[in-house]
Amino acid sequence: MSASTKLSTSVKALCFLALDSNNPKTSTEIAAEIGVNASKLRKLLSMMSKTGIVTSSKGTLGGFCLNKSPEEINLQEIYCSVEDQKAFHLDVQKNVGDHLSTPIMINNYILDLFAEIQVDIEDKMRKINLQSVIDKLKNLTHT
Amino acid sequence: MSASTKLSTSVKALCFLALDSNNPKTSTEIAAEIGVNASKLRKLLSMMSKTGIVTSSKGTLGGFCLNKSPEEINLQEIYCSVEDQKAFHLDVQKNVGDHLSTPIMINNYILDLFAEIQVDIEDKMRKINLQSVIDKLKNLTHT
DNA sequence: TAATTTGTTACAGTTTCTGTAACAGATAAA
DNA sequence: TTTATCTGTTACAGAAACTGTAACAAATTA
Repeated sequence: MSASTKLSTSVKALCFLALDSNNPKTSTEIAAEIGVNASKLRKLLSMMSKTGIVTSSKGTLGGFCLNKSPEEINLQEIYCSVEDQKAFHLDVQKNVGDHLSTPIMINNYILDLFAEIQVDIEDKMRKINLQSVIDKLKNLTHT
Repeated sequence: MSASTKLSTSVKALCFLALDSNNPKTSTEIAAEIGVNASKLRKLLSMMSKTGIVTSSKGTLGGFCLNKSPEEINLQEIYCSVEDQKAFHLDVQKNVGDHLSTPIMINNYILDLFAEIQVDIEDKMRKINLQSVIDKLKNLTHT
């Protein structure tokens, strides 16, 4: 599952949870609503429960609930919860050899550049919270 | 080969070409210098010849040359030459069904967001030209 | 003609991804 | 206590993608 699909699926699930924050929703319910496999969805949700975005409870009447208000959940924390890799992959092939050799310095240069870009991306995502996504969707529906 | 490795490898090759812009360098020479497979490198260089970053000539005394001054080559055009996929992959899984259903609207929202991020990344890379990379490397070597 | 070099294709081996099933552990209702 | 339910995690086979290398046609020059 690609990073963007994970984020998209997670946002869908959280939007669904935001509709009714009192009663836990099971992975089966949510999965049916957004059209994904329940087992996969549980994996995403369990990651988000570890980072405090949702709570989970087992057994009868168990399921998942939002653990914060939608205003307090931003896309960056969703993204980082479900994606261990960085948004802009820093997997430049390492060269072996002299630390001051040109190829290695270029590697480091590119690594630094990508790290900077990574910071920019995360800043951008941090500014968007779940409530603003929900609001935007409401506007689209009513027009 | 990952996107970042492609960029890194391409920059290494171009830096090597910038050292002596008069005489064509063969893929074998460049590959030996930067430590990659010649066939793979030819693929990257042929992509960059299609977008006008380098020129290529076949036969004896053939090889690759820069087609512009290092000031005129920026990282964005290198990146886009060698990477057909976008930096921030836009592969959100499409749902089938109603265009105004919530899951599809969220997909579109995420797609828009990632497209915006893509623009930011490209802007950032566009501001960095090959000469500034070379200059930075010189400074590192002399300190 | 012979040698060289790019540009592209092919291919086998490996790794990663995908979707699903399965099940232990936890929990609550009966 | 027993039963049903639900999460969290593992397993696994099939598919897909990636990797490194070799090979070769086409172009070019000596």
